[in-house]
Amino acid sequence: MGDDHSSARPLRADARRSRERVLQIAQEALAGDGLTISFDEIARRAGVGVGTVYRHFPTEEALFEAVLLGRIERFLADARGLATAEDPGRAFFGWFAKVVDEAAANQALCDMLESGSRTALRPGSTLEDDFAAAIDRLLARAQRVGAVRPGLTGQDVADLLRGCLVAERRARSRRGTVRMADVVCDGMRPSG
Amino acid sequence: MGDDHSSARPLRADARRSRERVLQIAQEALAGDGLTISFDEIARRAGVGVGTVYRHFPTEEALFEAVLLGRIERFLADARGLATAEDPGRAFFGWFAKVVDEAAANQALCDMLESGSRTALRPGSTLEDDFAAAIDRLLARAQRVGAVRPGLTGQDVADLLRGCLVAERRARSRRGTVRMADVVCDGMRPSG
DNA sequence: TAGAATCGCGAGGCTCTCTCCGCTTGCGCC
DNA sequence: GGCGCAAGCGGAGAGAGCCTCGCGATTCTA
Repeated sequence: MGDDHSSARPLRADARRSRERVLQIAQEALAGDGLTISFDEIARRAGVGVGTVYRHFPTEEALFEAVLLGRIERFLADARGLATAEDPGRAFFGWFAKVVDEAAANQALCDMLESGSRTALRPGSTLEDDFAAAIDRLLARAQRVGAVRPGLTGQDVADLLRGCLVAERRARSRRGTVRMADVVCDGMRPSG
Repeated sequence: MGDDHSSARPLRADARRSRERVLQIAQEALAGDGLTISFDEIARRAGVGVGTVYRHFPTEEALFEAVLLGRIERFLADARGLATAEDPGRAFFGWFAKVVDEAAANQALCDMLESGSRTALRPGSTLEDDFAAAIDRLLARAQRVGAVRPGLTGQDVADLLRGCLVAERRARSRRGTVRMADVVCDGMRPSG
């Protein structure tokens, strides 16, 4: 949704330069300040006009999604790497906890993963679907060996992950000691 | 935090009227539209000037907290009512699930309970402390009979509740069938 | 190198938050 | 009842943010 570098002709040289510059500034800014940065400010820091930012990223959401993509993709790659792991249960729960852990440390990533009107990861978005699909593979294997309760879908896990992140973030901000991922992971195990 | 009806002299009659009118409008508006309503719009609907709204509720947060208070208090009352229930484990988990369930059905309540910069329920706020304290009693009894894993605090549970709500809301928006509260509640049980 | 397509830019419209201060209203006292 | 004043009201307007529009500049293509 963000833009159209796929099938259309490649961007003109100056356009590519602008786009990358904006994206880099946005990444830095978002990692530091979370989702509070304004388009005007991004444009100013990137040394371009606001119009240029909007040309490449028509909405806040498009920009945030573009920034988010890079980070999420690492999580997806991890998931793919674990698709043939020896212990499917361990792989699944380890991945879940690791994602929560890394995401909780990144302000912008949290803001974006958490629900709310500003997030790019709405239910139904492509990114969201990819995310759920990546989870599905890990999940299916873990369920097959009885490590995860049946009935849970990739979407369910994605939602739980997000919820867990919210909890984890709050816990950290008050220096809580319980790892929320441990609690939620236990909840995903077969009951009894 | 919201205002000062406690120790100072009572509000003048017209001020009290204005305050209540604004609060009522805000309640209605928030329940319908979530947190998107503007102060200008609230003022217009309430038939007062924007200045008046700001006089009573200096910030968005103060207004939202005032609205939230009423809803939260019912949850707290429920918790108090269950403080002497026969089965502490059942009381604790039942309360948790019920709160998630009711909150998930109320747009504004969700918006406010979920994390994010606009929420009144920041860690450290009075409301947040009351909430955690109410949970503490239910929790302690449930832990004493071994229904809930030790080590978990009221704050932890409050955070988990919020996370669970995020997950539940997303699950509902895509018509998921798993009750997130069930998963999270299982996670709070003693492991093994 | 010239024409066409694309891009850059920032003024400005719109909305939203919040402030400021002159005007109005209710309250207590004579 | 009438008076004085503290308390409250209101809305213009500052400031910030989001986004659009269209002309001039730049790059690509032939």
